Amino acid sequence: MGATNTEYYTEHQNELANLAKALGHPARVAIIEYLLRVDTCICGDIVNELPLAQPTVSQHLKELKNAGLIKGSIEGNAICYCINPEVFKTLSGFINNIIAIKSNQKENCC
Amino acid sequence: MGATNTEYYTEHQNELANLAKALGHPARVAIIEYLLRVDTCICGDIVNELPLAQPTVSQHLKELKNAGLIKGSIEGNAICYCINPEVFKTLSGFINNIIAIKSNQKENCC
DNA sequence: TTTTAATATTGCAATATTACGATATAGTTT
DNA sequence: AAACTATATCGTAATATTGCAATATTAAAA
Repeated sequence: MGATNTEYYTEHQNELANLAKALGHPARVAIIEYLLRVDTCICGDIVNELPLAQPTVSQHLKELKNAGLIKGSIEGNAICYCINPEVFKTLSGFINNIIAIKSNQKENCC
Repeated sequence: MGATNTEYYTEHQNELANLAKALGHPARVAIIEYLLRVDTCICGDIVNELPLAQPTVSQHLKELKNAGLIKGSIEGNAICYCINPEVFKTLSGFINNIIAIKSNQKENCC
C-alpha cells in the first residue's frame, strides 16, 4: 500500500495524472509562472525566486522535467530551463473538454 | 520537513496547486471521466468502475470534493456526485494562458 | 423493527513526497 | 592548476498519500 497501482488505469489517465501531479505543488506552479514571465531562464534565478534551498529547487525542477512540463539545456556552467508548451496541450485538452461538455448540459443533479 | 510551506506562496499559486494535486492520481482522473460520461451518478457505480475497495474510492471522492472539483448531494441512501465546472475554469485559465503566451513567443532557448 | 444497501470513518501498514545539509560534478575564471 | 559558480545527487528526517479491513452511520425495504 501507499503506491499507486498505475497498471489498472489507461495510459491517458496515467499521463494526465502525472502532469497534474507535477503541477500539484505551489513551488512548481511558481516555477512555471516565473519561466512564463521571463521566457528564458537560468536556474540560479529560480533559486532566488523561491523560499526554498537550492537542492529543493533542483528537486522540483527535476520533477517538472520528468513530467515533460519543462525542458532544460546546458548553457555554459548554468542550465537554461524553459516551458514545453506541447505537454500543456494534453492537460488543456482534458480540462477544456470538461468545461465544453458541462456548459452544454443543463444541471440535473447536485 | 515533508510538509509544504503554503504560506510562502500566493493564494492563487496554492489554489492551482491544490486543484492540480486533486487531479494528480489516475483513480481521480478516472472518476472525473466517469462523471463526465454519465453526467449524474451514484457512488456505488463508481466503486464498480474502479479497481479499488469501497473505502479507497470514498477517500478519493472526498479529496475531489475538498478541492471543489466535484459536488455531492444526498439522494435517498445513496449520494449523487457530479462535476463542478466552475473550478475547472481556474485550471483552464492557467493552462490556456501558458499555451497562448508560448504560441506567440518564438523559441529562444532549449 | 430487523435487515439490507450505500457510503463514510477509523486505524494502520506500505510507500511517496518534501525539505535541507553535506557533498559531488562540471564548466569558468583567474 | 586552483578557486569559483551553478547545479545535481545523496542521505535522512518529517510528513503526506495510498490502500484496505473493520466498523460506523444512515436511509430504505421487508
